[in-house]
Amino acid sequence: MNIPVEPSQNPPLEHDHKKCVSEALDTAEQLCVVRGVQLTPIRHQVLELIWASHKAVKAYELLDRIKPQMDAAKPATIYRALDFLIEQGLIHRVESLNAFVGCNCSAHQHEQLLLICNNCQDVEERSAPKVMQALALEIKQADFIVHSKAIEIQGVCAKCTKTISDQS
Amino acid sequence: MNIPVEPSQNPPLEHDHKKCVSEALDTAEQLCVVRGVQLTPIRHQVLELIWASHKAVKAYELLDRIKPQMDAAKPATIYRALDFLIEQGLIHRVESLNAFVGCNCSAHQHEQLLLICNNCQDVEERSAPKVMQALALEIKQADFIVHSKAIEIQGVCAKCTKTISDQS
DNA sequence: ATGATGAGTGTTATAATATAACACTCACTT
DNA sequence: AAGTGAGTGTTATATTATAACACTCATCAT
Repeated sequence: MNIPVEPSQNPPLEHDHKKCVSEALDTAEQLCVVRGVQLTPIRHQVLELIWASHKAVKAYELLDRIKPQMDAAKPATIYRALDFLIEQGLIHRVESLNAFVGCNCSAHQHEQLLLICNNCQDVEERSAPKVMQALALEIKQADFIVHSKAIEIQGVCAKCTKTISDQS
Repeated sequence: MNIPVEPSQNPPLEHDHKKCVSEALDTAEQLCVVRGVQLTPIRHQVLELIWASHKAVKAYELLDRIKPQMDAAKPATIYRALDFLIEQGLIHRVESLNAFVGCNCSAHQHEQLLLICNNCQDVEERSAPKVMQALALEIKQADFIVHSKAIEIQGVCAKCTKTISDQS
């Protein structure tokens, strides 16, 4: 009666990704109901495709992936869905990659730090309260009014470092 | 014998922008000599164009602006110069705008926080040591190896806030 | 019921951003 | 004098994103 072991390619090592996805989609659905906005089939599908992994996905990759199910899909189809999902805080736009990744923090404060692995492409969200605190102070000192924040760190994640060093 | 008053459009309110530019270019020249790399005429010109303001400039804007002096300029001309300038830490790429801005911190630590004004488009660099410290700690806790950082805050700068409220 | 409205989508076209690939020059080396 | 590497010229093309306009359909006021 066990869920079969996943091929377990890249997504985080020991995590139940199905749960990950279903939780994200459930939360998204609930949030949209509460907010009185529509998570239409297209938007839902795009969100699901983004959550297929923890990697940042490009808009045109999404387009390719959605085409089998939606032959009519065009760039605007994707970009509109992405705009909606970003507005609702359901995904992050990864500015330094021109790509998109699922967001776990939609319900809470949406602004997080992104750790982007250049090896496996996984993006980890971290709320990093200390950083945000220091940042808020710095911004206040500059008399600056914030609209949005992008804090993106590129490098190599812990898993990849381990994997690489294990190979030697 | 005074320097004539500048039209003073947008660039920061009370600052001597000529000095700003000449210092930046001097520093760049010196750094390139020290490092044994070539700040060729094209690269110098692009750097100068970027320093024409404190706004983030798009690659194709640079292309348009360099054409009067360099009819042969093509996208590659600009992108190559930009690549060089970024490698040398002489400019920042502003990820959230796909644009470029002069960097004052080339000689020191290059990683800074960028405050991007959506009203006047000026970009302010801040070293924000407290933020960087907290960030370093957070990254260490995540066992992440950093290659590069982008910390970009969009909003309205102090000057614009003041100007706008003065109008009321 | 009727038609006005607005959100969402379909569709075509095009704008804006960025890179690949190959040829050429020129200074410097061997 | 040939070999090398950095920088540039040039053409073509890939990638990312938006504009503009038409259509559908549910909702709502008349």
